Amino acid sequence: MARKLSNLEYSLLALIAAAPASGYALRTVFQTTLLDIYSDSPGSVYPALRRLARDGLIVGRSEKGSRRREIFSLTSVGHAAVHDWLRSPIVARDITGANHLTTMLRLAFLSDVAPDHLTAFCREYIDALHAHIAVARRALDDGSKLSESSVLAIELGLADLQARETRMRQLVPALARPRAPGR
Amino acid sequence: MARKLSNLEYSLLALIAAAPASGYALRTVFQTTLLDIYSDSPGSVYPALRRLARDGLIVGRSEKGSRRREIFSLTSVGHAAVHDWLRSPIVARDITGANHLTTMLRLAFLSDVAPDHLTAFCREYIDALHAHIAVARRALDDGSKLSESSVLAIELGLADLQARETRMRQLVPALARPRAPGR
DNA sequence: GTTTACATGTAATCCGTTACATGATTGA
DNA sequence: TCAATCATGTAACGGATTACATGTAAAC
Repeated sequence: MARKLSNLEYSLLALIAAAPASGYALRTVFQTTLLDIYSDSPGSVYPALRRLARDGLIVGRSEKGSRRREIFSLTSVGHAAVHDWLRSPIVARDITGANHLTTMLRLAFLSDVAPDHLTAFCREYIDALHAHIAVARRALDDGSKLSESSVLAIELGLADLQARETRMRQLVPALARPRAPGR
Repeated sequence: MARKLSNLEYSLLALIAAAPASGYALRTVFQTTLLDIYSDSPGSVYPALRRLARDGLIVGRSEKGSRRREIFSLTSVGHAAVHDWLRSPIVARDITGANHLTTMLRLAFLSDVAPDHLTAFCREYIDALHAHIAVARRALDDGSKLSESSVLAIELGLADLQARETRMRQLVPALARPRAPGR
């Protein structure tokens, strides 16, 4: 039974699934791309890689090249873990906060690993969006006690959620349908 | 010199600034409101409150009522910390990921504690949005190697950022100006 | 030949989560 | 009286950050 992996570990697995890489190369991804949520420091990446190797999800092969370097690739167990992760159902909490970026990472790698699941993913995502939109609307509706700026904060969140749904429907033909009239 | 506080601690400070409260009451806020990012478990809230009390930011008074209960309120040092936090400049990383919700919390409490700073906050926020929008656009532009779903992920992020700017300009009259034509 | 980039590692610390634990009070 | 809610606490664990540490290869 596999232990639950951290977001960082799943991110590493997904990146390695796309292409085997060294710890250093993975760190530079966290430095230079939109995945800059995680620290690029060695203290986060290398221990995470060691854990994944310890649990048999990846294997490192020391490269006999100009430089000492260890290239990690997925084992079959690791492949299964990535696959399960990418196809796991989207729940409400995957939409906001720290989990949102992880969900976007899942989406980013979906067409590489499980392209057939894209439509299902998007449907679940939109359902989760609707759940959050309902919560935010409710917060606004009985919000006589809300300050001006907290209304603004909730409105920004709503605009964000609605924009994501609209754009997703635009870009995924299978989902296109007229939107309900805005608030 | 004050140590750097965690997002949870700042959240607690801001909530206490709005109204003195017990640990239990603060936990229910994390259970029942949009602030459900944090665990409602006692193991997170009570130690955080103890740290804040230890550092002189809050004081707890044991209430002699029907139930044993400790009500926390801000000290002058705590007030200053909240004030500084709410007015601290918004940097790029405050826009995305785990920090975004903290930034929205700052916004939510802004009109209670430092209403004069609202316009400046929104201006800085929009600047940070623009920085991120530029990064996302760049990622799309030299994105010949991007998969279909990763393009979708970046597009969703873009839609999100743009929607927040639009809504903020709508709701904050001082910021209203015509938007640049969309992509 | 000296700086910059590549490449990995570890130790200390902090903090959030989970789980366990206790007890009082209110309501049925 | 028995369950649910109120109210706080602690102990164990894992993991992310920071800082420190080391060494090689390429570039200038």
